[in-house]
This record gives sequence, C-alpha cells and structure tokens, in this order.
Amino acid sequence: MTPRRDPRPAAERGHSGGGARHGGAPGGTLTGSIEDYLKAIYALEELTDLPATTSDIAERLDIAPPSVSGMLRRLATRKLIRHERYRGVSLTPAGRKAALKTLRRHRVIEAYLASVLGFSWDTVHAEAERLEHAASDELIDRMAAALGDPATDPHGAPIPTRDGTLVIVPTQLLAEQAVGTSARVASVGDEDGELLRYVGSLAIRPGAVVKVVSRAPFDGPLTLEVSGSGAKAGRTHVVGSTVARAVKVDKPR
Amino acid sequence: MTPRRDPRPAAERGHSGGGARHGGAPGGTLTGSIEDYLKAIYALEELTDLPATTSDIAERLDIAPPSVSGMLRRLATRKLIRHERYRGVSLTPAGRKAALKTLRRHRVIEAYLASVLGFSWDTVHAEAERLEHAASDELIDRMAAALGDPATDPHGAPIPTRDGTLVIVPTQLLAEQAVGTSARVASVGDEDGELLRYVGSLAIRPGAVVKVVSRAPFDGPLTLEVSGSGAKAGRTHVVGSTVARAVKVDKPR
DNA sequence: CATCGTAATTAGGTGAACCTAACTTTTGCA
DNA sequence: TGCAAAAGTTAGGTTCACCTAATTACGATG
Ligand SMILES: [Mn+2]
Ligand SMILES: [Mn+2]
Ligand SMILES: [Mn+2]
Ligand SMILES: [Mn+2]
Repeated sequence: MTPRRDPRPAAERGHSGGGARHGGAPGGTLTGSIEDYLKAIYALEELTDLPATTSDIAERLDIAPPSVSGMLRRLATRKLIRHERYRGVSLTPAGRKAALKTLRRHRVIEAYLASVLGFSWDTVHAEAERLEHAASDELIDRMAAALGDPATDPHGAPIPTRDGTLVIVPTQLLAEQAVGTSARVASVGDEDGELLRYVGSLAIRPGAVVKVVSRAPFDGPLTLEVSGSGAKAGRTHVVGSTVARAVKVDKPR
Repeated sequence: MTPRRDPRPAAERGHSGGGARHGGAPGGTLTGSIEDYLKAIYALEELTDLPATTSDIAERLDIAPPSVSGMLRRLATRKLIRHERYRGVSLTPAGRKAALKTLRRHRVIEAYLASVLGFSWDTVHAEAERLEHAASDELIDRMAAALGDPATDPHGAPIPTRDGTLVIVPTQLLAEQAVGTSARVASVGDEDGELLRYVGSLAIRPGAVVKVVSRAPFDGPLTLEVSGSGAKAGRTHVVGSTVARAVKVDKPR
C-alpha cells in the first residue's frame, strides 16, 4: 500500500536536476533548469521593465520557444511567475526571491573562483553556471565570508545579499554615453567569454575610466580612450556596438 | 532538413544530468547518475573482488533494483561495464577510468572544503556528492594544486591522481584487528555523517593509533584505547561492530 | 533432482525537459 | 482596415532516470 520509496520526481531527488539542495524551501525544491529560467526572466524584466517574452527567454537560454512555453506553464503552476497568454511573464515575489538567490550563488561563485583560485574573468561564468545549482547555502556563505562578503562579482555586477537585497547603482550603457564625456566602468556583461577577453585586453574593466572620443552614426563604432594602469592604457581604441552595449558605465548626474 | 538544434539527449546538454562538462571525453559525456553508478560499482568490486550485483548497487544508491537493471543495460551499451545476465557486472577499462576520475573529483572537493573552507569532516561528503558532477577538470586541478596535491581526503581515503592511478595501501578493518595489537587508523568510511561525528568525538581519525583491548564474541562490541592528542585520548571506549567495520587500519606485516 | 526462496529481469508506468511541425493569436504596415 | 509576418501555443515525439507489479532464472536444500 505505502509506496516503497521516495515518490518525488526524479529531477528533485539525487540527480538529474541539480536543484536538490537540503533545506526544504517553501514551494518545493527547484531544479537547475527552473533556476536558470528564473534568472533569465529576472534579467529580461530588469532590462526592459516589461514582461519577459517567450522568444526572448528562448533566445537567452538557447532553447526552442515551444519548450519555453511548456516550462512557463509549469512555473506558473508553481506560482513562480504570472503568465498572460500570448503576452509574456513576470516574476511573483517567490519567483523573484528564487532568482535573486540563484544570482547571488552565481556571482559569489564567480568572485570566489577569480579571487581565490585564480580563474580568469572570461572563464568563471561557465563554471558558475553549473555550480550555482549544486552548491549548498552553507558553501555559498563560506565562500562569501572568505572574501569578506564582496559587493560585486568579477564583472562588476552587484551580488545580492543573503536576504535577497540587490543594490542598484544607476548605470547606462557605454553605447549611450555622451561623446566627449568620461565615466567609470561599472560592469561588463559576463556571458560571452571571447568578448570579455577582448574587452580585458583593452584594459576596460570595472573601475577603469573611459572617455568617449567620438561615435560613428547608425549604431557605428565608438572611439574610446581608456585611462588606467597597464600597457595599453591611455591609448585610443575603436570598438563596435556589440562591445559598447556589453559595457555599463556609472550614470552621470 | 538539418535539425535546428542540439540533438543530444536532454541529460547531456545544459542541465538535467549534471554530467555536462566541457571537454568531449571519448564515448560521450557522462551524466551525474552514470558517474554515481560507476563509483558504486567500483567501490563494490574493490570491496569483494567479485562482480557487483544488482541488489548491492541498488542498496548502495538507494534505488529500486529494476531501475538498476535498466541503467546497467545502458552502461553495458556504452561499454562502461560488462554485464553477465543474472550474474553481475564489472567495470571495463573505460568504466574504471571514469569511476576513478569521479572518485578523484569527489575526494579533491572534500579535501578542499575541509582544508580551505573549514567544513567539518562529517559534512563534506554530501556536498562533494553533488559538486563532483558539476566541477570542471580545471577547477579540480586548481583545488588540488591549492592543497599541494594531497594524497588523501579528510577521511583518509587515497585520492586518485590526474592520470587515474590509485595508491593502494594494504589495510584491514578495525573489526579484524587482533586483540592486544595497536595500529594506525588509515581511514574512516565517509557516507554516514552521524557515524563520523561520533567516531571523531572518540579521537578516531586518520593517523590516530588505536589498540584493541578486547573483543566480545558474535560480532560483539570492541574495547579500544585511542592514543593521540585531545581530551578523550588515552581513554578506553567500547564501540559496536558497525563502527569497527567503518574504520580501516594499516595492515600489520 | 524437484522445489522454493531470493535475486534479477521484463513489462508497463511517470514526470522533467527538451525537440519539430502545425496551428492560432497578435501586430505592424500598406 | 485588412492581411501577412512574427510571436506564441498546442500537438505529438524523444530520452533519461526513476517507479511498482509481474515474471523468470538461479542456487541452496531437503
Ligand atoms: Mn545555471
Ligand atoms: Mn558575472
Ligand atoms: Mn554524486
Ligand atoms: Mn571521503
């Protein structure tokens, strides 16, 4: 009569989801896939202040749109998102909380790998993308503590605190920075390792100061001066719009 | 005509298997489940020098025997084990290699967590059990290097080298040690956290020297003297056969 | 050497997370 | 305002890794 074994879905048990932590979080344990969807939705909402669309999520996660539709239904059932059919999704408080928790894990891991284990800033993201689903809360806390609870990750992105608070510093894209002005680099997008290696070779990293010398029309290339230490510092460089949209600078005021 | 996307099974892609590393290992990437099966088979073969049986594997992994049968068929198809129907399984060279690789990962992670991040020896196993499937080779190498390529994990178990060599020190179970003799503790089984906490409280850990004072018949309790530093050291203790079978001591010669 | 208990396998599910092909809804634009 | 393209969903698969119930093989014993 009584089932012999753990009747939970496979993904929530030992393996296959990666999401099996220990503490019984309200609403049940989240799989690794779910954590990545929530992170993606969070990032898209943040970016546009609008509901995230199916195709944006699909593109970001490199998953076919119908697969996303299916997952969104599951996320809605679990009350992690609100889904208006054909319109898009937004995170519920529970979903946002879970997204920020995963984001904290991701960024703490990145910071630890870079600071303590000597990983380069273009390799930490891929590693963190997997470890974020396998590390316990305990491990994340210990890594953060070992670094003195860092405020940002190696790419300059703010690290959510243990209680789910994310400090939002006003920034704008380097692509939007006025010609002739200087600004401090706040962060660089961490998804594309090649881009990070290139940007790093130009001494563009969080804290560096960049001056926009000129901007070609029609989303054209940007001429920059990077002031900072290093061999290439102080020289001018021409970067394309992809790079200019991957770099965030402090907003002037 | 051409398939739009990655046609690999879901478990080998982004998530769901945990086994998706980066380097294209020969024979295809292994899922986290497969890695755990191979580790279990390796341990059972090591223990008895006989083919591992379905029910032993099932018990060790807490999985129903029919599920194990199914997985064994898949492992045999992938040439990781040899399977004689109704008889048992043994690892092929490829399977053994994979098992040792996972074992190395597991033990390096345990050692790192204990030495660098201050985890206690009774908590590292659970953490390593998940991280072993998500960490890259690079990460394992860096953790091992940070510790000066340790020879053993916190429980005294030898760590396989990068090239898959495992140093086998002749040991016997504390349960088999002759009455009246002393021996150095080589290792303690790491699966049961509660047991580790208890054993640790008796100052029984790798390197400690234990003397068997007496042994009650019929698999009965053992009276021990633990010599070493610590408050409880030098006192006698009585431990049951479960503990006596979890502790390995150097073999006399 | 027949039999019976145990071990192993087969048969037939399930849910998660993906896919392509086909269909429906929304929307941008002539 | 009508209509085609784009976006989103539904329909119908697949694989993985688990499950229970039923069946088959093995091997110990009388
Ligand atoms: Mn991830
Ligand atoms: Mn980052
Ligand atoms: Mn494991
Ligand atoms: Mn261990």
